[in-house]
Amino acid sequence: MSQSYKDKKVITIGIVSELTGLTHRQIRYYEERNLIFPERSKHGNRKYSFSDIERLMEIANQIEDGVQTYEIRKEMMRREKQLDRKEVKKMIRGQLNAHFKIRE
Amino acid sequence: MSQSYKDKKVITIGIVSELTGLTHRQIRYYEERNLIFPERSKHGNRKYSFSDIERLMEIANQIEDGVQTYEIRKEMMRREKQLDRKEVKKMIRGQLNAHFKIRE
DNA sequence: CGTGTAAGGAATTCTGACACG
DNA sequence: CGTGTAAGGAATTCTGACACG
Repeated sequence: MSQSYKDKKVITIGIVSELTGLTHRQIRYYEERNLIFPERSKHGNRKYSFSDIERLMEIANQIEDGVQTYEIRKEMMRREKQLDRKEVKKMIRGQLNAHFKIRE
Repeated sequence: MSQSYKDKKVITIGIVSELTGLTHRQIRYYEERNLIFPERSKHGNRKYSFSDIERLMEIANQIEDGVQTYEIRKEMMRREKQLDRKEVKKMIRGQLNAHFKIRE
């Protein structure tokens, strides 16, 4: 759970651009393609997390390899489903444990 | 070493202000008093880390308690010296270990 | 499809200073 | 001492669009 920092959306697009080497245009486009989801400030300024930055660099690599944004998105969703399944398993396991503990 | 995120200076003063509840004026003043050391972008915009934010909140608490910036700074340096001593001890220990390992 | 760019506007940040106390 | 504020300027970010391919 050191996610507190990694997932907190606090970085402006200018700094993200510096850190990733991508242009503002590219970063916004990947958002338009639903590959990344920044938060917004009151005024509407985008705010990114370190996780977002890592994801952007992965996206950039795939784009360079000729992968289309649609494919990247599909792969992303596939992976998320995998994670979901793991979460479900974890929960079930937790509930079973709780069950047996009570029984003991 | 999960410091990579915590210590990376990537947050603008506006977001720091939101996160800490301090005004820009206060944040800049604490810098003027050498309590905090943001980096700068090319244009000169301040960039803070999550560590800086935590430190700012500690500073704010002390100011509220009537502690003067000078005192806060003094305390800060005292603590740093302590850390330095620990580092020295660690290094000596490490060298001793290396020494005995070689002897073995 | 992915990215560059000029366009115009609105919010951000900066510095140095006066003010109060 | 610590903080508010008005001042003026410079860089940041935003959106929608045209362009190339």
